[in-house]
Amino acid sequence: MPRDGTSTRERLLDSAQRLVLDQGFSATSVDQVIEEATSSKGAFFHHFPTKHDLGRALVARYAAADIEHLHAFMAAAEAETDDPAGQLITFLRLFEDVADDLVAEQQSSCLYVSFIHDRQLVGDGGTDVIIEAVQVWRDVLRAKLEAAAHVRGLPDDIDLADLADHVFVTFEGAFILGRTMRDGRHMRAQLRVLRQLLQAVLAPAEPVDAPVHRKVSVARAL
Amino acid sequence: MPRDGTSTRERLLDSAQRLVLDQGFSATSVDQVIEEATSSKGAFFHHFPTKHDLGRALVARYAAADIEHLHAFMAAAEAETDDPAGQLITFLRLFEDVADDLVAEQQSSCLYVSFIHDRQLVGDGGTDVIIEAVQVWRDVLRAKLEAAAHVRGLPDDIDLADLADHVFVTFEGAFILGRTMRDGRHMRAQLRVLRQLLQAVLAPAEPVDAPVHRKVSVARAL
DNA sequence: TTTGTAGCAGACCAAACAGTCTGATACAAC
DNA sequence: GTTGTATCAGACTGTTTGGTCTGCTACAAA
Repeated sequence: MPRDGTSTRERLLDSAQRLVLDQGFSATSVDQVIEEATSSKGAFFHHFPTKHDLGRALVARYAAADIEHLHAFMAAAEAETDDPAGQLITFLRLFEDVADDLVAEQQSSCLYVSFIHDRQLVGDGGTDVIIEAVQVWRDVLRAKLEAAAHVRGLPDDIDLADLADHVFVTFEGAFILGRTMRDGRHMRAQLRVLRQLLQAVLAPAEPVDAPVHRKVSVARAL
Repeated sequence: MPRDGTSTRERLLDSAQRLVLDQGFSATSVDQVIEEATSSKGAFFHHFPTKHDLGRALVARYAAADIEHLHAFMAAAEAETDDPAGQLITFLRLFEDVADDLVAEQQSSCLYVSFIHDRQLVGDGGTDVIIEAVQVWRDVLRAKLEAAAHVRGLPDDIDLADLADHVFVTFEGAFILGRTMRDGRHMRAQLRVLRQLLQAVLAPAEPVDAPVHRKVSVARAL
């Protein structure tokens, strides 16, 4: 076995990810990637037969990290309490805590979006990994929501799968809002809003017979 | 004045919009646009000095229509009832009603996203129109939320600007989800979830002292 | 009828692009 | 040491790209 090339490969992937998040996939040339990684044409096309393959490797790595992140945070939340509703809230709060870093790391972008909007990858199975990732998010959150609904009750016309999807939707939308307004704080703010809304349906306070501001701090403690 | 060229210009814009929504801006070549519009190089560069200018014209037209849509629906909602909370719910319901058409029309994509993720336009003032549009959405909805909160009360730790932004966030996130899963029904579903969550904070039902499914149909009627 | 100009057609061009090819080099097995 | 191969370097290539240029045509004002 000759010298190990995995470090070069990783460097190329890192540079590519930075550039793609910033510019988009089509707008990023392999020459750019090579320069950013201080590599060469030979190295690039040794590790990735085509630019297309680079894209697939990128999403694969990204999705794997994403799912791992999801499971790690859910496990951490489950370690905190036995109440599924409380776990959900904690789960979201954990993401709030890392929101700023997450956004800074990724230039307020999500690779999923970059690839979903680029014909160079979509349509030929290049986005299947993303579909699977979204489905994992939905399944994990839906199971938790069902458990929470069973314990606490929930408005019965709310579709739990859709509510689960709304978490993913909030993430993606917040990325876009933050990038548009060039303000990384939106991710944290939107996750907070989502948590507060969820708290409202999961642990509603006393009936509002007077237009007085209610506090959700009770619900928050749950 | 020679023959009128506005129809050619519109045809070019229409074709470009279709292609950009589908493929992305960088991935769309001017030759493709020309072919789709059955036009010519001469015509194209007569109306748009550069590809860059086409992009700016696209977002400008798109954002104008978007804002008009917003105001029209809000006006319709205001014609229904005097209650600001009710107006908000009606507003969202109106969008639910056209969600399927909206998605079909735009291939489950939003031009904003296409341009926010493409270096060919971002950073040189090309995205300012989008920023303004988002701000209009925020202002309109925030004003309505404040009025609603004044009448009905709202958890006082919920930031109303962020909650207003969450509507935009839901739209964008739902576009991405729908496009990812290639299922146009997600837009409608996510708007529904958003409405139900808003109803929960705006008009909470009786306290949940038993894990019984509550109905929000009362709140829905408001 | 002349003339000016917006509108358009398409050949053409330089640059950028993804991808190829020929070699060189490091290292592992024998 | 020889040999084999994964790893890489960089010159090169055919194609596509955004953009230019020349010229034609329709129409309106004079």
